[in-house]
Amino acid sequence: MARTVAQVKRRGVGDDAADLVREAIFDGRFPPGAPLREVELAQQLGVSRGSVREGLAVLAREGLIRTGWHRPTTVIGIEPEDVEEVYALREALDGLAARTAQSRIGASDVSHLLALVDRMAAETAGRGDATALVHLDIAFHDTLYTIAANQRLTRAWQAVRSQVHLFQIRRVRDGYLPYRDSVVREHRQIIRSLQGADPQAVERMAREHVAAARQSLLASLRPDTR
Amino acid sequence: MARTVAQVKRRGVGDDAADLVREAIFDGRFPPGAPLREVELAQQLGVSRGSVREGLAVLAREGLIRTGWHRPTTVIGIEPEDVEEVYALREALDGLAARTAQSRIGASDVSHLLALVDRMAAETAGRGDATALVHLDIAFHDTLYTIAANQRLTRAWQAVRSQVHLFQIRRVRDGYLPYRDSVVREHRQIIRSLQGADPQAVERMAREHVAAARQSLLASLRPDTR
DNA sequence: CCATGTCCGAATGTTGACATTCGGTCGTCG
DNA sequence: CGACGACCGAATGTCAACATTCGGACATGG
Repeated sequence: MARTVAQVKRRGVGDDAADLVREAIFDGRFPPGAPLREVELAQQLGVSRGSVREGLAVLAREGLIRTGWHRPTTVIGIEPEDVEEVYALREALDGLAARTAQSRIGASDVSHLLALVDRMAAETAGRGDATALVHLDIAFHDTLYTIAANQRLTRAWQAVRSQVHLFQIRRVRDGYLPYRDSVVREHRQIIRSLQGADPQAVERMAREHVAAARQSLLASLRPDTR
Repeated sequence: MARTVAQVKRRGVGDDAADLVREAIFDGRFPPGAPLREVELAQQLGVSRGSVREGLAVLAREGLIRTGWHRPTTVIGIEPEDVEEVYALREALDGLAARTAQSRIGASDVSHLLALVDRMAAETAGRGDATALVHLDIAFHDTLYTIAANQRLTRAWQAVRSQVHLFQIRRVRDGYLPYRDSVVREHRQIIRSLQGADPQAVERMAREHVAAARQSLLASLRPDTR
């Protein structure tokens, strides 16, 4: 399972712009529904409108923004239906990823996953930054998809990944205590199933993990009747 | 289940370019691995390079072409691993779509699906154009996703839809007799399950349909050792 | 007072020119 | 003779200007 040394990935200016805008959306500087005007972003980021367009196309692929014909692109909202859609799809995706990963997983992969969970445990114990915990959570599932090694599946995951990230941040913002307690335990269970030989067991475990996250997120969204 | 009257969809020049190039790929005018040069396409289609870029971005989203940094975009190939990847993902996607559609399906939806299958039967009986049969097959599954009404799920399907289309055309080209026999029967079975009330049954039926297609496609690809 | 039609500002869609990078070829040196 | 390195053509990445379209404000007529 030898990997290439470093493999610097050559990127365009558009990708940099996408990273900056994505970060701004996660930070709440572009709240849901906010318009992302091309000329405005172009002069703020110091690049041309063409590159901004390219970057917005990336974010559109990730489902973070919505765009239309001669209409300003806007940040997506977080309605209960959106959560239902994303997590229903994620359940199917994560289930397949876990099942596929089980048949390809190696010892180094296991230690990598365990290291991530250990860092999660450290974060929850030390009352560290909540967003760090979310990053680790996402990184765990990224690794799962990498192990599964299905390019199409990985792309499908990337198409909802940023939305999941956004949802989790929102969930963490207003009361994330239950998340904190269960996240380490559930991920450890997934690793254990991954090391077993029962495909149905891993898939069920992965799906239940997603289902639990959905439930928790919907619950934290419900009292929000402002 | 009232729909809007017509809803003309405003599109850009880039989308038109994407349609033209996609058609050309399906027709075999751009064989697997062929380079799609932007300047060349631009003057052939009579539009600017920017619009061609936009169109190629659409096809890249559909997974029909591969692109890289300062590297010509090329048509994807049809290797056995590609088939495995696409159909493994499609199994998960179609399973979810069928299960979701079951809980939302209406009488008009059923008649629409039945009409499509009837047209399939007419094509198979009359020894009509094989590509027409593929179009109907794709249209059937499009309808399923429309009924499921999960936008994220639909987008995930669209990300593999064109690849499935390409595979099916290839399969149809070199001997498609088994496909012809089973396609009508399997789709009718799916409709019947859709009208039932057992979610696991529909999902299993949809998954088996995809698995059968994968098997058949791989078989028709194997003797191809040229 | 409400409905309708027209006009206008602002944003996106489109275009062609310029800058950057890639792959290969040619030449040179060990 | 083989390997290394610089050059060069061609293709993509980036940019700023022009054309088109949208939504609303305003005026007008019923």
